[in-house]
Amino acid sequence: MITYPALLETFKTLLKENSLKFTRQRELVFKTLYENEGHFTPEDLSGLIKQQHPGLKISIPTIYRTLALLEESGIVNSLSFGAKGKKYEFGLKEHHDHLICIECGKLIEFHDDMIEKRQEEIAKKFNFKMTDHTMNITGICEACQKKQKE
Amino acid sequence: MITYPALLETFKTLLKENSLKFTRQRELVFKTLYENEGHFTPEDLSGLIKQQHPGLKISIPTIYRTLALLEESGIVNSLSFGAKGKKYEFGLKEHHDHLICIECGKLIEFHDDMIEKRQEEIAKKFNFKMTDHTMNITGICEACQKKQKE
DNA sequence: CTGACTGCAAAATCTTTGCAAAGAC
DNA sequence: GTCTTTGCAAAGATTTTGCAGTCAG
Repeated sequence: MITYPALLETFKTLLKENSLKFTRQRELVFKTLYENEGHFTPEDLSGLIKQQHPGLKISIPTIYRTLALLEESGIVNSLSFGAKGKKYEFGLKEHHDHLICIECGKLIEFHDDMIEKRQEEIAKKFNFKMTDHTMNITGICEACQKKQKE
Repeated sequence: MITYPALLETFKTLLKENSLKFTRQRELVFKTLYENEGHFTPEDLSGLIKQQHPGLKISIPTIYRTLALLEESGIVNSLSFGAKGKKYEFGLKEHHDHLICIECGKLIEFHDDMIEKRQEEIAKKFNFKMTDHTMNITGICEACQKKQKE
């Protein structure tokens, strides 16, 4: 995994290239997504930031705006399924797909080279310039299956 | 493909099993999804129904309620991506995945047996009871790539 | 300095709910 | 008849926007 300072430089460069400014708020969102493993709604992120950086504050609109920016730049991925709203995760790590439990909302990540390859082939077949791909398997996780039996 | 009357019976049986009633509105949503190839938001469906059945009417809340019911029963699938809201499609046909153009929103369906099989293996590996799986490849379609070059 | 960014409050969406009237069985 | 469903309007929830003040470069 790339180090945080290196990633931050990437982010700064990206901003500079687009005449955008590197602000405390943008760094906060970036950093929080980097430091916290998982998938978060804008609301979640707001809570996390308040909790982990009690001194600093950041408004909900700014979180939305920053996430949109980060998503466009390919730094974060968004994921939407049954539940309301979208969830975001830090995206500059190895590509992976998701198993989503429809009972408890748990997300499990996995990676499968065969599927990755096949996706590329399919995009090529349709003359599609692939920018991203997501595979979500929804179902009931082991824990929730046990609960149902009780 | 199964005939419409047969599918309708399936739907009626499902309703009966849950002490739910077969209403004109429920049939309208069901029929409209069956007859129209594609992916629709609740709003889209409302428009389609108005257009294709000018005499009958159905309110937006009822469409939402019916879609939730149909989705739970596995009769329709929902799909959410970048754009706002969810889109629904008739689900009782061969499983397929999607290529989604992020420029124009076009959806292309495809089916790939190798990927299907692999998904089952992965679910099994994680002791996941799979209820559904979706694969979305996002990117830029052939037409939009040409537009960009102009 | 200058132009971009933020926070606030307000608006725009999208989705759900309460309830009286209508409809299915 | 009884119990569910519908439509309406209203409430909720989520996301976006306008704008004045603030901040980065």
